[in-house]
Amino acid sequence: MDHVDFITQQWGRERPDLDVTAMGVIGRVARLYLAYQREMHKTFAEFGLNAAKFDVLATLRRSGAPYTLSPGALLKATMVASGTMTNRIDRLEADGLVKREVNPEDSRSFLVGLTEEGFTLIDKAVTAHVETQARLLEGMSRQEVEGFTALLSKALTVADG
Amino acid sequence: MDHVDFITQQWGRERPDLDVTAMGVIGRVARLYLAYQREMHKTFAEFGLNAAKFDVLATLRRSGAPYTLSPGALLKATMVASGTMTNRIDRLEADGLVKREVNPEDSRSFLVGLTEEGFTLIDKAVTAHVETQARLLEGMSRQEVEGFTALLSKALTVADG
DNA sequence: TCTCCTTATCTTGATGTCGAGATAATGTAT
DNA sequence: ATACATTATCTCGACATCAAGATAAGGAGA
Repeated sequence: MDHVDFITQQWGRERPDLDVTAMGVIGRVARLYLAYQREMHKTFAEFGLNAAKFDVLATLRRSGAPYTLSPGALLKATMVASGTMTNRIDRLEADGLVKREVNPEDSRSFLVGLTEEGFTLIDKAVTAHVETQARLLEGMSRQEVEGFTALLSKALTVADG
Repeated sequence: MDHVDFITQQWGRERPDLDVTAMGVIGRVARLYLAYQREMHKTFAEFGLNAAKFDVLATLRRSGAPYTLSPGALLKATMVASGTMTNRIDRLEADGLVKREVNPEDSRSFLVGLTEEGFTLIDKAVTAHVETQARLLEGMSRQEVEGFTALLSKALTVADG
């Protein structure tokens, strides 16, 4: 009897006409996501980062050398609004972790690149991050992880196209 | 090859020293959560609500008659900071969906209660909400849903205590 | 009753996000 | 070339959230 069970049970009493099967699944996905977020935020904070900053730095890092992307490319990769990305770049630039560089091919645009400091930081942070993630799945067997991945993929196909 | 695969593959190329197994799982949980949120928000918006307002109204509704809870009880149920709850109650009160009532047993506190309008609205909204949720799981068999729930519960136990 | 600790809620300032509109450069068709 | 639509980014205002401190009432003990 976890918290999601408690909620669906309350609905069962108050609104017996509703089928709350899906609510049980989606509620658990939500709580799991929030639990993961909480723990991962702690790791980010150890490096002076938050999820937004980590997201941008990690996207640049895994894009490979020369570790530069346009704001538009970052927008697509991170799925945030344009004003949000402007703000994120501003803050990372103020931290000295990225810099805006001229884009020789299109002067409407520019390139956001990791500074040396940014590169060093994200490399350390991502190492710690994957360790945190591994810890969050400790206790699930290899088979369970595989089955979980398969079901998550299926659910994503249904919900996300 | 979905977007999560793309990301883990990029890391595999850039940082072959990292084990990104857990990232695949957690990344899918995150994307699934976001996909669910997107769709559910649309339903909320049809009733002039957002997730924050729905959350409070639904908590009051499923608590049963007389559909009142203290801000503190709402805090515990919704896991937000106290200032957040103050703000939510203020906005819902401005919308005429809840009202602050005196708490005869403790005058530090008061009770937040659904207005008639709030009750009517949340009853309609939650009906639509469970339909949306059911649609988000369409295409998963009963067995898959059961297996998914079991794995989500296990993952929650590991990550959330 | 007086003091002090605790509990319950609110206030304030900083941050992050979105969405719509503004600005500026590019591309295209005539 | 010139006009016009498109693309890329930024600006701005509205919100939601949190964390820390403020305010106010309850409760316990001397």
